[in-house]
Amino acid sequence: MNKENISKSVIRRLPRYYRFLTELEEQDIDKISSGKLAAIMRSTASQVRQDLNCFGGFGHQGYGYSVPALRDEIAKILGLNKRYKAILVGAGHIGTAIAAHLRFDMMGFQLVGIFDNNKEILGAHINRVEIMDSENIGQFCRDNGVQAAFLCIPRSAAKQTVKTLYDAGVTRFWNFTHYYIQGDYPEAVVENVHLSDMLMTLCYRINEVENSYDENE
Amino acid sequence: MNKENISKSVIRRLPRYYRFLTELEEQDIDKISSGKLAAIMRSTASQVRQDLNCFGGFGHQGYGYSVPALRDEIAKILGLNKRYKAILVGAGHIGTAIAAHLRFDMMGFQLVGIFDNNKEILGAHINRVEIMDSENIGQFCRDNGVQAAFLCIPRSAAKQTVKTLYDAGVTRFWNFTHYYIQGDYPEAVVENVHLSDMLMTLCYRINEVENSYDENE
DNA sequence: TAGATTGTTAATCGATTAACAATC
DNA sequence: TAGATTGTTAATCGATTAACAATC
Repeated sequence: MNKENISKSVIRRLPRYYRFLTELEEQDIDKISSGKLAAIMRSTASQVRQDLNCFGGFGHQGYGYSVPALRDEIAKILGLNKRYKAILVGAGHIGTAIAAHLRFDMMGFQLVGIFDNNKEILGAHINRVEIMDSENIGQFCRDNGVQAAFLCIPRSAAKQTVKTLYDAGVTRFWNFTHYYIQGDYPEAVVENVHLSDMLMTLCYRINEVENSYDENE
Repeated sequence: MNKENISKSVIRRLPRYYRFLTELEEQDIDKISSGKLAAIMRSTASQVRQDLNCFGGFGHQGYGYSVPALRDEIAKILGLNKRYKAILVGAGHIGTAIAAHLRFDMMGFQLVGIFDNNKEILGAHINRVEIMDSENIGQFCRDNGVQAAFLCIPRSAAKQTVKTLYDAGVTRFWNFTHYYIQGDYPEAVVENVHLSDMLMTLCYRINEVENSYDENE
């Protein structure tokens, strides 16, 4: 179904399409033109049509796109109908936040376990998912066919944890640490989230506008 | 100091340069060539030189770049030496995680307050910063000259909160909600973090490799 | 049918990579 | 000095935008 060589830029826009199409559907809007969708996406009609045509001709000439049909198509393209088994490692603040807030089942995953090495919280649950002892993480992943891990641990623990997981067949990672997984495991599928990088980018942009005020005065 | 028209791509790489240069400095490495830095950055020597030359000639021909000097320059370019006054709104899981983990003072910010409307946690502290009543948020920002806000609240509360903040002079946002701030405030400086979009992107990529296995079998 | 809007090709724009003279 | 490596210009590559024939 998915064509090859879809550019990274297109892929990064897909969740946004999905998000806005979901909102449109909730508003009972059942058709939309590339132009109107572009306005919502803060994009251009051309780009919308180019993006969607990477995956197939979902539109109807002279009419536009069916909102529910297009939303379904994008869900399929993203793989949101899948249930990849995932665990979350590290039930600190970030891990707890992630486990508590995200609707994994709406995003292609099933969270089957949470792991931490703080004995005091073992056995507790977050959204019905049990917090288990990190000691048993490899065995658990093998026994349950876990495919993905969300890493919410300190960087210092990352290398060893990923080794254990990779050996147990877990090869897809959502990585909140600064450990460079692909360096050691080129075959791994990794999505990095570097919050501190993003905050520094904000700082740059604030700085930039502050400086431009100075220049104009 | 900062030149104009630096591309978004370059800016997004700056925190990475800063991060790796910090590590190099910790290892007491005091000079590096564009080629070696590129290897660490998983980039190319050309790109490293192009990127750095957006801001000035920091290198020495025949020698390379001084690690501490370059790190300092990038810190200045990013504005990490600034102390923009910021508040965090929403002391739920994500807000608490952000407040507890990030070294704001290393990233150009000073966290001067945390706000929540859960009366039970008012007066508590996270990293010495007090949790205060959201009721008083506008007054606090005006009194303290707050410039930036980190929004860790539900989307439903975002529009009203941003209005209150903007009226109180807070115009820079780190936005964890899906509320589109720039739609209502085009002048605002906004850095969005859409965790669910990132997770969907991971799902797409997992899907992609799974499908490619199928094709090859 | 006429108007609207797609799918798709061509043109433009921007970012990355390559090349090389300048110079430490 | 010779070797190394930058700064910078030119070439390539990829992504976005524009244009328009196809068609509902």
